Amino acid sequence: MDQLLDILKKNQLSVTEGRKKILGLFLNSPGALAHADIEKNTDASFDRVTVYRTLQTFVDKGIIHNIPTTDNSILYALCKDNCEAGHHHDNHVHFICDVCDKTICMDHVSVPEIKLPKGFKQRQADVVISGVCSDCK
Amino acid sequence: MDQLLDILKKNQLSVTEGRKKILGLFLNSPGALAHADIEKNTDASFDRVTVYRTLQTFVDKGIIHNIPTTDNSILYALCKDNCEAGHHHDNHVHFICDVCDKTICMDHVSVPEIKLPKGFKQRQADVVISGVCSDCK
DNA sequence: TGTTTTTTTGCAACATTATTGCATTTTTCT
DNA sequence: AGAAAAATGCAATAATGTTGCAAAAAAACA
Repeated sequence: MDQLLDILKKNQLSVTEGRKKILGLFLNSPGALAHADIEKNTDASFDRVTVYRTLQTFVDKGIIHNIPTTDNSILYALCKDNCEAGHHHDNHVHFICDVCDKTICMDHVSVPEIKLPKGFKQRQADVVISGVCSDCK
Repeated sequence: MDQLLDILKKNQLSVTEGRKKILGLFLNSPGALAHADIEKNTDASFDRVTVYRTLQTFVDKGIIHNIPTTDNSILYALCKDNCEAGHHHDNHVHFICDVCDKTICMDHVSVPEIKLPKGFKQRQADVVISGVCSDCK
């Protein structure tokens, strides 16, 4: 309940209806959300622009991060680790189901070490696995 | 030289100016290409629609694949392995440089085995690593 | 609590990116 | 070369993302 306010206040954000509602969606969603999901689940009670700006604010503050996708959609998910403003450091494994098309953030799966050629320096690693999820198998 | 024709013919595609030019770009490019890159490098000699359709055709045939990105751009790269039409099976590691913003397809880096929770079946794995590339370090 | 300051929101307009149908052109096959 | 098939360009349309500015809401302060 107050988790919402906690997160917003910790990040020095004004508490508004829009931010509460959108952050609530993330807290109650197991997977990642696309912009369209958010618009759908807020009953169009907010302007598109507000959604865009809210998401951007959350990313800036390190509350959510975006997930690489192969289509041209942008997916967002909560940062579970202690991301700081402007500096995300989670190495995520995401799973996209070919059947139901859901994206699931696999918190319990760790990203293995990857050996890069000389001269390359890794900051962040995102792994996107496609296949069939446990619900659709 | 005839590599172009080879690829097109092997995939039962008509040989047209557009396809030759676009495929040529991929063959001569070390990294991945965005739609915008292609339009830029073809001197607007083709309609935007043609570029879209050509890229889609190449993806369908398994000549190129698209790469997950965290912004809303779509990147394409040649399939090095023997992808078949409608069935890509390359496990790619891609590197996005924070400095020069280039995307590099790391053919020599293999994707490590990732253990998924029970019930999940992996088809493809994409790894996107961001950091600083060897040119910018 | 009421007032001022700061921040956020909504609207409108605009920009960019992607898609579809159809007539014309190009390519392929014989 | 001629017929059939496929690809292209154009126009219109849709979807998606951005910006400026005035109104509204939230925060700060007395």
